[in-house]
This record gives sequence, C-alpha cells and structure tokens, in this order.
Amino acid sequence: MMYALVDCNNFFVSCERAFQPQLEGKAVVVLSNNDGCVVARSNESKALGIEMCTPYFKIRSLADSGRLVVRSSNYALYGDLSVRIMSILRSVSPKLEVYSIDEAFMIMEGMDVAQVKAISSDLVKRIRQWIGVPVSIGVASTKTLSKIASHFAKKYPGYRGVCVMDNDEKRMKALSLTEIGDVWGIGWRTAPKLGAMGVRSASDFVQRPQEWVKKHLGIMGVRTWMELQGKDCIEDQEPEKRKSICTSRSFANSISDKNELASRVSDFAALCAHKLRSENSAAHTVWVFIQTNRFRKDTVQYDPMSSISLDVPASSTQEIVGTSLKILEAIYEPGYEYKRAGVILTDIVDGSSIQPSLFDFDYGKRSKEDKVSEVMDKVNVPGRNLLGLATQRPGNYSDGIRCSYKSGSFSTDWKDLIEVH
DNA sequence: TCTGGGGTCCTAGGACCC
DNA sequence: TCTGGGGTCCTAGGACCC
Repeated sequence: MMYALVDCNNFFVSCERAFQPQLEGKAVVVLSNNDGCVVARSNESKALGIEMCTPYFKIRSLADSGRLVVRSSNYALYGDLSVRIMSILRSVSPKLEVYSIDEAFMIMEGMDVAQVKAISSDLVKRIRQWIGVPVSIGVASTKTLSKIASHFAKKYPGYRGVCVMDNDEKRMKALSLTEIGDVWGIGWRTAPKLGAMGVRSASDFVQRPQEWVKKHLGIMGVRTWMELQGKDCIEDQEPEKRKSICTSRSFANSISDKNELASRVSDFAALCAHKLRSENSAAHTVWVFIQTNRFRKDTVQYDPMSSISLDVPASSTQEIVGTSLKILEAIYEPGYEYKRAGVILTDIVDGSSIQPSLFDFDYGKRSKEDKVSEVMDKVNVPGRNLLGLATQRPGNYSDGIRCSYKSGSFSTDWKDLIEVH
C-alpha cells in the first residue's frame, strides 16, 4: 500500500495570495477568529521568527512598521479553495481521505512507484496553476511516514514538491534527520519528556524496544512507533458523522450582563443546531460553558460548565437554544467578566432513526419545531442570519468578534472580486 | 489593554454492583 | 467489626491533531 499525503503550503496565507498577488514574497500572517493570534505564516514571516499562536499584540509593531502584512481569517475563502483542491485530488485518486481543510491522504492502489511519482508531480503543477496554491506531496508506505516525506518535500526545493520514501535506506535516513517532536502523534508535551530520556530523533525512537514505548507513551505511542517502522496501522477513517459539535468564541470585550451573555449563547446554540441538522443528526446532551479571561492573573477566575441530557435527542433550534439557556441560568454568576462562551452537543445519533419515548407527550410539538428549523435552514445562508429566535442577536452572529484585516471572499462573492480589479 | 476554535481518542479514578 | 477483588459504567482531564 502506498499513501500520498498532499499538504498545502502555508494554506491560509497561500489562499490570500491567490487573489492578492501583491502579497507574494512578503511576510504575511493570518490571525485567528477575533484577531487573537497567528494561525498561518508565510515562509518570510517564519524567517522573522514569528511562532505559531503568537498573540497579535506581540507582533503589532512589525505590522505597523510595514514589515509584516496581517489578514483576519476568511473561512469562506479557505473553505471554497479547499473544496476545489480536494476535487482535483479525487479526480486522480478516488480513494481519498480528507484529513483537514488543507491536507488529504490519497490511497494509491494498483500503481507502481513511478506512476505515483508522475501523478504527484503533475498534481503539484496543476494545483498551483489552477487554484494558485502551492502543495507538497509525501509518498510512503504508512501515513506517519508520508507525513515525514511531505515535510522533506516542503523543506527542500530540490524535491520540486514531491518526496518519495520507497526503500528502507531512505526511511532510516529521513528518521535520523527528523526531530522526535516533528513526528505526527508526538506533541509538545511528550517531546521534551522523550528528550530527557535520550530520545531526540525519530530514529532514536524506533530503536527503543516496544515495551519501553508502551510503558512511557501507552498504546498511542506504540502505534506511532510501528508506523515509523513501515507497519501500516492507522486505518482509513470513514467520513463518518461527527461525534460532537461545538461552537465557541472569545468576545472582543468581556461581558458581565446575563442577558447579553444569553443572546451570545443563543447564537452559539443555534449555530450548533444548524450544523447538527446539516449532518442529519440529533443530540442527546447539550453542554454550555462560560469563562473569564484565563490570561489575567489579577482577577478571580470562574469557568463553569454543565450539561443537560434530553430524554429524546433533539435537533431543532428551539430545543437546543432553550436547553442551552437553562444551563446558562444554572451556571451564571453575576459579578464576573466573561471573555468566552460555548455550546457543545454530544451523544450524537442519527436523526432519522430517533425512537420517540413512550412518554413523549411533546411529540407533536417537537415535529412542528423541527419543521420551523427546516425553514430557517433554507432562509439562513451562512453568515447572514435573517431568521432567528427572539433571544438571538439580530444580524450576523459574528458581531462582537473582531476581524479588522479581512480581505474579500473573492471566490464565493463576485462583488469582492470586482473590487480588486 | 490585547492571547483561537473545533475536533478525536485514551486513561485514571470514582461510583456502584456482586 | 473485621474485610477483597473484579467488573462495568461514567466523567473529567490530558494529549494529540489541524
């Protein structure tokens, strides 16, 4: 079996550049929701020493002095370009596992290495030409190794975007050049722990005995260990439905007022219900959390979280919002400055196979609410909520979220495109 | 002053049962 | 009053990913 991991280079920045070529060659970063911190960097901004997740206020002076270009995140644009890239990949490899917005594993069956190499090189050129986004492709016998191969493809221009790891000699060479913390599955907590025990590179790691790995890292560590030896053990995931759905945001300014908080929580709950219905699912349990600013050392922290389990799984906006507000009522304490809140739906089941409970006297009311939600789904296009419940805020749910440096939704909104030209 | 959001999986520990 | 061990289920928290 051969995996080809296709990974978009600096994806959000590349999407911005695709429609704003004047950003090419410049140091560019994209900020998270609320313009909080850095979530994507161009090579030039990496060279400036800007780390992932740097809070914006720490690099503001660079931006002010014109050495750094800043963009707020524009998910309509990134999502649209992602869909286009994935459809190109699917046209050459029907067995495609979309792993994230900017990454996918192509499962190459019935092809030899030369064919895979040729297809990959062609893809790199085509995606750059058609979409305007540079990608790197790593080919190897397991997913973890293909990730490592893609890092090499990205790092060294000599590969021209494609690195194929097709024998043991190349594998061992690559492992000895890869820091343990750069291995897929070894995170920032485990890497220093391993370092302290003398494991610095991926090749140090694979040379440890399996029992040692099991003892220190558990079964997940063993899985990574096997994958690095070329033993394929991370299965292909079915594009199954999500097991939890979450909508949460930090606020531009903190909120103390209960009604204000309730309207924000209503928005989050409504968005969760919408996501839930788009997968034809229903949820048994609703969670709500509210949080004070965890970075402030000078104020008292309060971050309660609570849930309600419903007798019958729900998917209507009314019921999800109503339940969320009940939870909020239970956990809200006056006198705190809340900076963030969220709604999480769990215990998700298939919406078409809900068993009404024997004592579900609300059945008639429930199906009526479901019909209302259906109508709301049809009228509400993303980002423009025209129909909502009385507790929701009027207008766009992203109100109160900072996004000062947002570019146009060029590929999905023709008015934005005209403005550039 | 200003620090993201949305997921998955595993594990340890408590409650409860026999 | 003394006292064990095993199984299951649930939950909170941790670790990882992008």
